[in-house]
Amino acid sequence: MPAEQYAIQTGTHPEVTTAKNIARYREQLSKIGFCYDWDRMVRTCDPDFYKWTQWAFIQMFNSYYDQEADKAKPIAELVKRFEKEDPTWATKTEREQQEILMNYRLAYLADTKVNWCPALGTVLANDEVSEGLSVRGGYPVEQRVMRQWSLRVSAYAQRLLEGLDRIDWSESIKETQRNWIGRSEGAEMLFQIKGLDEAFTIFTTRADTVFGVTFMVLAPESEYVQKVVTAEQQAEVEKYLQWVKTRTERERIADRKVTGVFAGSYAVNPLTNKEIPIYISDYVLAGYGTGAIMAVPAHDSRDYAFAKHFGLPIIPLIEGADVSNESFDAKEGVMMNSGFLNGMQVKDAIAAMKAYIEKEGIGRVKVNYRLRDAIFSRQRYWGEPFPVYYKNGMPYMLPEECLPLQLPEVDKFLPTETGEPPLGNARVWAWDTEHKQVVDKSLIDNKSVFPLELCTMPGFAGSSAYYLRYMDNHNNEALVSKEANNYWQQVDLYLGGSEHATGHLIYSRFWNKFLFDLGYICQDEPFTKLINQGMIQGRSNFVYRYIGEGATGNLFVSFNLIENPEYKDKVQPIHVDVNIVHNDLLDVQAFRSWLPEYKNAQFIYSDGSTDEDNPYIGQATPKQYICGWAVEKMSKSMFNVVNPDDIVAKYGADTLRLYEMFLGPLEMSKPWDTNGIDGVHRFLKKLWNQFENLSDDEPTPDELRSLHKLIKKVTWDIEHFSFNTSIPAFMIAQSELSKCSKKQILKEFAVLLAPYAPHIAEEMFSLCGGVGTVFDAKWPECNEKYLEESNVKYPVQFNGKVRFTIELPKTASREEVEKAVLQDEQTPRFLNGGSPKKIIVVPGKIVNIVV
RNA sequence: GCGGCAUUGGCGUAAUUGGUAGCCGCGCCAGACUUAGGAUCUGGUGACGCAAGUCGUGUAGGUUCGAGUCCUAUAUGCCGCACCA
Repeated sequence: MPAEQYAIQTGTHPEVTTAKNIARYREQLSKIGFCYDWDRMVRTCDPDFYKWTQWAFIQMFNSYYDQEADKAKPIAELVKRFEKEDPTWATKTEREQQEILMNYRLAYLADTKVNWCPALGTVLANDEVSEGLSVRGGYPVEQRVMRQWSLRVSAYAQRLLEGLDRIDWSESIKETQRNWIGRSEGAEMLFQIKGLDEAFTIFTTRADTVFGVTFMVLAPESEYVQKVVTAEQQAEVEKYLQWVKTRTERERIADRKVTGVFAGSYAVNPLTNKEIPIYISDYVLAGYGTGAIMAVPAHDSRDYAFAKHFGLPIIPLIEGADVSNESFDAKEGVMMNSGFLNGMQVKDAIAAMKAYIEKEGIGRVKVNYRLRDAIFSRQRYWGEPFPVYYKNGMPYMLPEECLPLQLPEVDKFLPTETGEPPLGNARVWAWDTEHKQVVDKSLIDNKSVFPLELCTMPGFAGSSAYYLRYMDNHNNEALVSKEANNYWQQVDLYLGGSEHATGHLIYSRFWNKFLFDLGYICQDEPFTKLINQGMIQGRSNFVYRYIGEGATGNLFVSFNLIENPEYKDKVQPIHVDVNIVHNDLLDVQAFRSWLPEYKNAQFIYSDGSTDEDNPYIGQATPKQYICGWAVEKMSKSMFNVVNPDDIVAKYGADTLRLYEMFLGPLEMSKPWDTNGIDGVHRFLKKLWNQFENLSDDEPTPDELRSLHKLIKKVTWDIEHFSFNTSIPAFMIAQSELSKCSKKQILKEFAVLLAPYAPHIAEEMFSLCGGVGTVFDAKWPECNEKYLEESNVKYPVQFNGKVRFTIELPKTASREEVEKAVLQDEQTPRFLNGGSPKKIIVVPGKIVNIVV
């Protein structure tokens, strides 16, 4: 998208921009010393790669979800079934047959209400829209109906949900996906419309509350709206519907005021046979359930607010529930006012009512999912073309052997003047079915040459299965060979941001399960283990501009003084470039030359003095201006951006790597504060100095102990992704071994350090006589023999408080330890005249005496 | 509103199975070397207290010989979802 935006602005082909960005990223990754097997590189915009994206799309088009088998199957099997079971099938025209099949295909065309963004000339997915504005660009988005490709992700809802229990992902991201899938068990019920031979279906999770239904509500977009509007109400309803249309998504969400309108008609409560009014309100969403609800104001807070506003009756259904001021939403208590449900617990009442509904044929038990199908068309240029041509308005797939269908050249990357997507600008963009090739559009005759699809695929098309391609990226015969797939199986560890929770990580799982169903791959989940790395946040600094009486806009107050009465509420915090602040002290000269507006900046320093008090600022005893700080997103506008390239240039990649790990646990977000970096840099320098005069002497037991302690720690840390705790271990070992220059020790040290600080470790390894690269060296093994201590230092507690420690042989038995502690000269002091009530000895750990 | 995660010195953090809270680093303080220091080295640094000692892991309870760790409630912050029936 940025590449396409750039193309629109400058005419530079997105391919050029993308190639440049890839090169830049690769350079940066290399600079930091990341190891990748570049032979396995894939690029989703490369025709050799997107051939398989198109191939997968064709498979989805040619598949349906078999509910009984609970998996995807070839659509040919469904056709066979229709031929066998439906006598009218053969009498239908091809077009009719195709239209029916479209309701089953996993990739299908449908009229969808979409988020249309006029400024971008494109449709956005739900997760690409935020508060009525496009996530990228921030343009207004409106609702519009459009015929688009969709992927039937919803068919996999239950399996996507169940699969979560079998994968080792963070609880937070699994929970996010569970919520996104949104399974709810409930019932669908029919409500007759009075005076019409029509009924509409509602979905409810609270079947037990039917006796308390006092009105119905339809979503403004519901197809039933026109049917239930009476002549008298027509004008008012129209007015309301028009008003709803003008509301942006943002307003609909943010505004919690009750709005709605009476439709004029009544429905009949199937249990009480009472007539209840039908309303239209935008608090009911068209996209969820059936777009219609039965309102139970006593036990649903939104229904309650609506009933209060329109003066509708509220019937409490649970004994003891006070609904005079708010609804009682909890699913607990004993039923009342509910006919045959009276006296039952809510849970039992729900079950009883569901059974009743099915028995009486007024509805059915239903599981509802919030998860919606993914819209798969984009009105953009820079994406994978669909391998699709249109015959009589019906889509047909290109033969698989003709893939990839390459993206055509266009003059401009904008939508056409007639509102077609950018591919409408391509001249050579028609499919010749006889010669099986792309030909000039002027040749379209709708007999053997047909128009090609003008939309392209979205970003997640290429990113959904790329990991499978890593397994076998040079294979021209298959996405991945059986052999390669059986060898690699699935991704062992996926390290990624949590922002992908409801997008990429759902689509990938869907895509993978689909390929699994068709037998192309051997695992139904793509990513065994997933870790969300924390975000590196920015640490901003502030100066405080005086805005009180007599302010010139040029005076800045030190942070430590801003709470003083003369400055309190009279200063305005202003972001200042973190690069001219050191340990929260402002470089005032640099500040004055930073931006022209600060050229004549004056300061009230930390001791309350001003520039005039000391004309020799910056010389003998510099006064200090203290800055405030805050943790915020790293962003240019907050002047807290730190470029890794600059850090590498100044300290080297190894220091950058060590410091980044040192900041804290992998999964945790943390602020980047360059000020602490000297610590790890010093460590590397000190360690490096030990390699000056290397010796071949035999190591002492102490040296071996330090080394093997380190081996044990670092090995454990790596296996547990606890890289931050390794750095202190290295520092401690370095400090213990600071006098050691023995190759035997330092060589192993270098091997341990290699994953953390690869460049310097490689040098160190070589200096110690290591052969080849350190990365091929055998990982050191911890020998417990060197760690054994003959004595244990027991902390001795009295009533849980540590009073002293006592050193005893490791072999001492429980009784011996107890005896030794009681005989210790310090013990009587803490017994305080009393006698030990109980003595707990944990061998090798601790002693606790209860007095 | 629902769900997840977090809360430990001035700061980033550590404490791996319920067993000496604060490792390591930054910052700060003192000293050494130095013409000088945003260099290097050494020592100190949770709070209160002269000390013995007392207190101390957001808050309030609980379990336990013993709780940063387990349980209950609660506050605050961050993230995700949301007029979701």
